[in-house]
Amino acid sequence: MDESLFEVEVFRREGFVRKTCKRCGRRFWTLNPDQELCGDQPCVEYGFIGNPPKANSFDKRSLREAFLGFFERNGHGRVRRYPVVARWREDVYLVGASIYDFQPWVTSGVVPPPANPLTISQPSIRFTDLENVGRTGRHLTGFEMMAHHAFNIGGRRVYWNDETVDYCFRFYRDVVGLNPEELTFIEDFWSGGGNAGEDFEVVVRGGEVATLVFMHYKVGEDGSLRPMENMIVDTGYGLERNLWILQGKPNIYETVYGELVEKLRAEAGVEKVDERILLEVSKVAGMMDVKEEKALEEVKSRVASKVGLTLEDVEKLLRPYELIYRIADHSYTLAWMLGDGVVPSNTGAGYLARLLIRRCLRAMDELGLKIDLGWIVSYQLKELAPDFPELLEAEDNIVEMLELEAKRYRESLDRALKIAVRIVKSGKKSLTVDDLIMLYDSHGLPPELLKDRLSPLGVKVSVPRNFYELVAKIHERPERRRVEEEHILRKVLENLPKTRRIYLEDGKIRRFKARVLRVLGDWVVLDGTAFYPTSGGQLHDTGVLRCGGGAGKIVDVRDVDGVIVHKVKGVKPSVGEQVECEIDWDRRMALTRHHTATHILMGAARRVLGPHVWQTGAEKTAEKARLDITHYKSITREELEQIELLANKVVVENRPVKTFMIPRDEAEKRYGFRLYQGGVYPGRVIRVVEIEGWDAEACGGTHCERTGEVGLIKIIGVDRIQDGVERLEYVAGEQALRYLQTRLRALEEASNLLRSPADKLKESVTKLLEELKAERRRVENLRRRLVEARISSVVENLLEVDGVKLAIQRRVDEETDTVIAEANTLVNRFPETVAIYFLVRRGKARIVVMVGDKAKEAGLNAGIIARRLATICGGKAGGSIRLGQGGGLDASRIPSEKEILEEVLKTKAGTPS
RNA sequence: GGGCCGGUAGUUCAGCCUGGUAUGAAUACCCGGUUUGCACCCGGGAGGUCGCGGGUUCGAAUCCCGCCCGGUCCA
Repeated sequence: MDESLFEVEVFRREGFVRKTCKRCGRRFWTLNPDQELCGDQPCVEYGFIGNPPKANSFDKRSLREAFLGFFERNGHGRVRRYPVVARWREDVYLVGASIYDFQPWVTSGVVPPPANPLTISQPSIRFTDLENVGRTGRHLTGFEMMAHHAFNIGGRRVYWNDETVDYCFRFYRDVVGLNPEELTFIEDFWSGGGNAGEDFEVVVRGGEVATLVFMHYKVGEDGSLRPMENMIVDTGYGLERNLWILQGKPNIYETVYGELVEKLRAEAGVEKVDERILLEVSKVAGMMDVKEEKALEEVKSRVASKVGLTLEDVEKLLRPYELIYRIADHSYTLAWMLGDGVVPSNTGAGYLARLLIRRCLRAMDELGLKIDLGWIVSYQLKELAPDFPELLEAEDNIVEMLELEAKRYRESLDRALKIAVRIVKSGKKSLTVDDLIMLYDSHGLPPELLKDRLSPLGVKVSVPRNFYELVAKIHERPERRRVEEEHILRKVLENLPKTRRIYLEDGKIRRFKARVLRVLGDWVVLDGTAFYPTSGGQLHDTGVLRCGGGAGKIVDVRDVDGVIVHKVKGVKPSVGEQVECEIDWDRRMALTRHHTATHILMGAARRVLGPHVWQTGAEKTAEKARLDITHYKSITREELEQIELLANKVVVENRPVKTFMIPRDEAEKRYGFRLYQGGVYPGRVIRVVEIEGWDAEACGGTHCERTGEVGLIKIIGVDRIQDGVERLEYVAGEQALRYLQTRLRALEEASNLLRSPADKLKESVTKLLEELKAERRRVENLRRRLVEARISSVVENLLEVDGVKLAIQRRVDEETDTVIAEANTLVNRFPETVAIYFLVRRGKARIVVMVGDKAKEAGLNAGIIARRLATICGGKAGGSIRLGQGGGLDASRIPSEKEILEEVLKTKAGTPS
């Protein structure tokens, strides 16, 4: 740790003194020489509640504008907010802070920042404090993080610790209008996301208003710190929290969602709580986490006695408020997530949305709120609309999504409750912990809710305190790891320059010359290539490589950090050699058509289904292509046909497909974040593929020059691969034609077989199936009559011993089912009968033994008889007391009636088989 | 991406652990009886590729493996 970073110029200039907190021992800087404590939680109580510092007055909008404006005037470029869905990252789903916007491309130096230094107010989402929301008074899942960043990268120095703290100081003194004596700067160390650095926590009257981080270490796997060349200023000023502290309201929810809270309170018929209680609870509740359940209770009882109430009274008063605060917070976060294109799902970011939705619905149920969640989220969207109008685009879809989610939630609850009731009805007085875990983990029924629903039925449900820990324990498992070929390749290809991509310069080049830079096993690197490497969902080209030694086949092409490697089978070139390569053009054209078709379909899907549709994945092979899109319900036949029709219309219109390089920020300004459908696309200058008037995406793939070249687009399948994600499969061009040909041929063959024209096939098959059913019934009737006819002759030939009648039959080529039916009828009619049938077929035999009820009482067991008789004949059998059966008997070894009789009588005595 | 639960009659499910006829249950449906009529009630009837594909076995709804579909919890 570099302590000198804390001694900044502004402290010297303004006369700050450095002190040590008497409670936590941390160092801090202040203008007040008498200050003993650091001023942060938990060393002091909130001092601003009901007693805000003297300052200019702000609302959310004016404070945001004041912040951005101040830094803009001080040489910072103002950067538009990024989406809350981190589509450019693979390690996280959501943006949790402004710095997320610039990781990893900017912070690692690959891509220059959009401005440097810059200022931004980034909507952020964090799930880490989910349980605390509504209870502690200060935690939110969704908030705006205002920030100023400076990237000291690649030898360029923008600014560092002195300037950072100075800006912060001047912002609060000159813009916010605080007395500088209110400001305390606490020395701290911050670490996260593989980076670390010294930081200041800036505190005003016990509330944290800003964090100023000087990021300049890399954190090793063992936790060791290595200094980085890049030095990044990462700051965070929570907009809502600043507002709260400046206004001195009881808690952050009343500050930000005051109007909505009041609406919900009135709607739910919750009594207004004495503001004094809220104030008192908030002052101390901020000092702890909900995880310390007991501590929080203590706080509440202290407050209770202060205002002359019992702990139960206070709990009862505050509970509805907790729920209302939770709904206000979660609905705000949902507005951002859904507005930015998240569709609720059972996996991924969609699951996080569903989690919030269900927590809201549960809170609403407990409150007895009768309004729709859709209305609340819609309210939040409209509140945000003046500053972020784009969020309103998909409002109708969002409301519909939420309706569907609510329906789904109730359905799955009902399902789970039914299971719970069944368990109880099966004789249990109470549910075991295992039952509770099963009901929650497999059926989504939280135990608290179960308790509420079952207690009226007189069933007691005791939930262990560590319930969710128990659930978590079940999910524990060792991490699996995989070794990728690419990692090995990456090592081997170090220190090679990035490969020149000829296919980007001219998409029509099929043949080219190049120099060999490196050969490693099958892998060959050239100084430039027209071969397209697998990327952006488009498969690689194949082709031939000719060199002095002959010709090799290029079977795989990959992009490893900008170096393109070719896998060559057969003759390999030598390093330094000049080679000639040729691309398999049919394959390339098929890939190209499929790629352009994908962009056309993307545009069509969004127009037919709605603006909430985003691409979540795609794959283009030479044979077919597929596109995964977000959508909250199954795509109907009609919608599918409409998408197909619209896509083919665009093909026929023969629109130009323009491919060009453009600076990232300019592209974003022109097309918005819709650009990033295909996922990550690094670089300051990006390649945009625009189908005129239809679709524009950042894309590195190969494309047709006009839509007409795509030819026919035929959707061949649609799948719901997970909740909220639909997969379209389709073929284009020649592949589309081939697909239709094989399909039509199959149809033709079927229609030939049935001697029915193709358009009448459905009727023919329906008729055929009906006839088949009727035939089956007829056979069944015949069988029944056959049995009747047979039984009378069997009855005439019964052997009788000791009151037990024995029927022994030998049948050739008969079905087991028929014989069992016959035997069954026989013993039902004559319960003292034992029926033994041998079914002979091609020298082998099966045996069926059926014992009537009376014979059963006499001690006879069909299973045992069958087994013994089968064993004698070299077969195997078994069964129940009533029915025994088996097979594998040698037909020539079937014993005589007399011998069978003896065997049967042996079993009667209880002789072990 | 991983864990767990489920898929049997139109519907809700039992049967699966411990393999041996699905005489499956309830409900809805059809016919008849009862009734002025309806509901109830009584009698009868029809309704099943046991999700799909392999394997083990004399024999698989049942055991094993793979897949598909739905649900759910977690990253």
